[in-house]
Amino acid sequence: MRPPGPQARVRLVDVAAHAGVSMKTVSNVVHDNPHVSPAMRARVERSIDELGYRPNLTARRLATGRTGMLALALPEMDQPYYAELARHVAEAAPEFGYRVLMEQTLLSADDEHAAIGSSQNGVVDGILLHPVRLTPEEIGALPRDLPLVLLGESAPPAADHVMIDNVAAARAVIQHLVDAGRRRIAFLGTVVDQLSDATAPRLQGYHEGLDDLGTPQADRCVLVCADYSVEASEAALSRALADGLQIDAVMCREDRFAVGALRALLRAGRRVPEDVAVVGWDDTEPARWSHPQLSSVAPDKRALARAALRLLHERIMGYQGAGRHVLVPHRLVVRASSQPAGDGGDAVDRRTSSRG
Amino acid sequence: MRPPGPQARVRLVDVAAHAGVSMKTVSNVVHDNPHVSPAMRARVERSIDELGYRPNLTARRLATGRTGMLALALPEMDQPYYAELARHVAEAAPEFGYRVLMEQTLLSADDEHAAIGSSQNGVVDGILLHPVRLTPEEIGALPRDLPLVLLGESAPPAADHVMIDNVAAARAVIQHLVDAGRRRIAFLGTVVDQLSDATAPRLQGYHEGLDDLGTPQADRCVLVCADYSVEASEAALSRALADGLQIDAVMCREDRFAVGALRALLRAGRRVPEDVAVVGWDDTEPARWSHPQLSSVAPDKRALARAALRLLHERIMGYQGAGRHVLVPHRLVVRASSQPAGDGGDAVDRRTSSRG
DNA sequence: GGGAAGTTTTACAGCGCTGTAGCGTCGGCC
DNA sequence: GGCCGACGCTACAGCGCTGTAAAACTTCCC
Repeated sequence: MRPPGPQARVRLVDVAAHAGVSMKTVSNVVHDNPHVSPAMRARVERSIDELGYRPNLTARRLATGRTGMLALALPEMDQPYYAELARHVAEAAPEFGYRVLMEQTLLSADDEHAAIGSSQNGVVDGILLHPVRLTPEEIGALPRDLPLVLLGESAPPAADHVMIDNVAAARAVIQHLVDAGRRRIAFLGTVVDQLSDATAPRLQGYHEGLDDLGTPQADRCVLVCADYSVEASEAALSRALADGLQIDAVMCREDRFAVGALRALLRAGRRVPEDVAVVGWDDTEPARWSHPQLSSVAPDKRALARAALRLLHERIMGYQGAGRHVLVPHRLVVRASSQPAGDGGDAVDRRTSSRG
Repeated sequence: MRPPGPQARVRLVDVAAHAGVSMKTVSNVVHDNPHVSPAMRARVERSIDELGYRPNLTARRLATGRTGMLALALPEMDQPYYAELARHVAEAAPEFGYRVLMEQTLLSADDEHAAIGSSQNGVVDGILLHPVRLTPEEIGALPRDLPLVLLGESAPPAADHVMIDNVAAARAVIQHLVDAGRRRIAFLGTVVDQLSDATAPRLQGYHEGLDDLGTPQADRCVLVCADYSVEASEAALSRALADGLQIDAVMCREDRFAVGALRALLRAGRRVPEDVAVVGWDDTEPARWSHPQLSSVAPDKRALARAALRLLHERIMGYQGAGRHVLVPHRLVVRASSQPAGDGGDAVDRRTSSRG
């Protein structure tokens, strides 16, 4: 099977002939360029309408060298956090004049590598990548021939990069839990074996927050999940509880882990939040579906998307300077899962934003 | 700010000069075309490597008229069902030789309209659209100058179209609930005011299923949600329960409504599944996070994505025939939320697939 | 040794658009 | 009145690749 030949479309030259002007004048009208008299503009516009002309974007691209497209490379587009991020990027991109090409890296270093490498050549003007496997060193070492902006925690100093202040956010979680009377707070995360993992700064904030409060090491507890699933999280906490772990709060590396924690606690007969408070991370919509509704660290995803687009746009427009590292605001959304006992009611926003 | 000029890249002609052959021969080597002697192939490949040549996709597109890209137009990419669908499309598209451009229609008829209209001109080879606002009539009346395949329930006969057999699936839900001893089954859906809404066939299946069983109209109950949110669903069922509605099962138009139903039932003091069974629709991952875990109608999303891609690919390759309407398999995944009392344990798959 | 038949390679004209250079024309100003 | 600059528009050469037609080269056979 071969594709059929391109059906005869109306071209710029056809409009020009119909209006009795040069191609360039038509082009100027299409682009609202100056130096076109109103009369001429009207005449050309009429021809455009009559002929139903629509510019061929590919040809324009070849001529200008710009594609007006961006690649958005995310690990898994069906994970709520990434899906929400994608939505914000898709919504904001048109404002910067771009369309979004989706790329899925599926938690694979090779795919992340490929997303940066210009297999893209001539397809997109720039790349938005959220790496989870490549380390900052690896990213820094890669030849980059397209503007690149990184999302998440893994970024070499030389690259543009947008994230929230994870350490501050984690400390705010600790503060909130302690304010609510919690004393034995566990951290539920992943093995911190890769610099690219967001667990590290969050765990750091956990420790710093507890340090400030003078909490002894004995009252701390870091639990490790085998992977990023609800099941792994449930298993990790269940095992710890069965082993006699005594806690009155769990702070989780992400919402999915918090969901797993809720399950483990339910199964172990602990009440949430009366016996144990639970706080998640990312404030994804499905986490609000849980019962009790989940408290969570909420990155300003809209701001994240816009900041990343702005940085990328500037690069595409020729900015050649040093890597910029932008912190976008976040807040801690307190819901039922970490409410002090007897303090029911709706969500309370404790804003703890930061800027960089 | 203006973009910098294109940095000097290696072009086909450069490789040709370096290898001392014609451009076309280089092109043939790049494309693995026949009629190139092994010696010549080796020589050209060496030049390609030495120069680091990478073809310019835009130029190729202009020359061939094909872009190798598809638009995937979905209402909201952060809704779990659409996010999961997007993931499957993104994963399968490369096998058909396409990349995926994301388009978000945000529940707006205008945006759906725009997705079909070729503002796209020259950007994509075809369009995958899941309409929720445009009616089949409206879609049928639209001028289509690009191959189009529709997902979901809203499709005119003339267009290619992929979905599951909603009526059969709904009947299977009824059968399952009745088998589990349920007698008063409510349907939780939306106002059926638009043909484009998926509620209609599901509601039809609900009635047909109950008709077969001779269930009197008095034992049926159709609840209407104001919009697609968990809150609207919770409110609708809560109100009905407060008004004295007596039911032992709820079948929901989608998982979000089922989550809302779980909340309403919990709030009203009804146990799930002991007092009331709940079944959702779409089998999205977050629904498996609920407690109790949600039974749900699971469309084979992978098959859905592949079937749609296949139809679209055939259109792009020149198929001109009548609209094809493909039914992909689905199954009912039974989990705790609709388990017969005392019948705990893991999920059981009741397969009820259909083909068309 | 001369063609026929087939294979390999080349030359070049597009694909549809934009950027640049340049040509008239007009008005303003010394 | 003549010159200059600004304006409005045109002509045309690319952008980098592919498809076609034809040339060049082999091979094979009589």
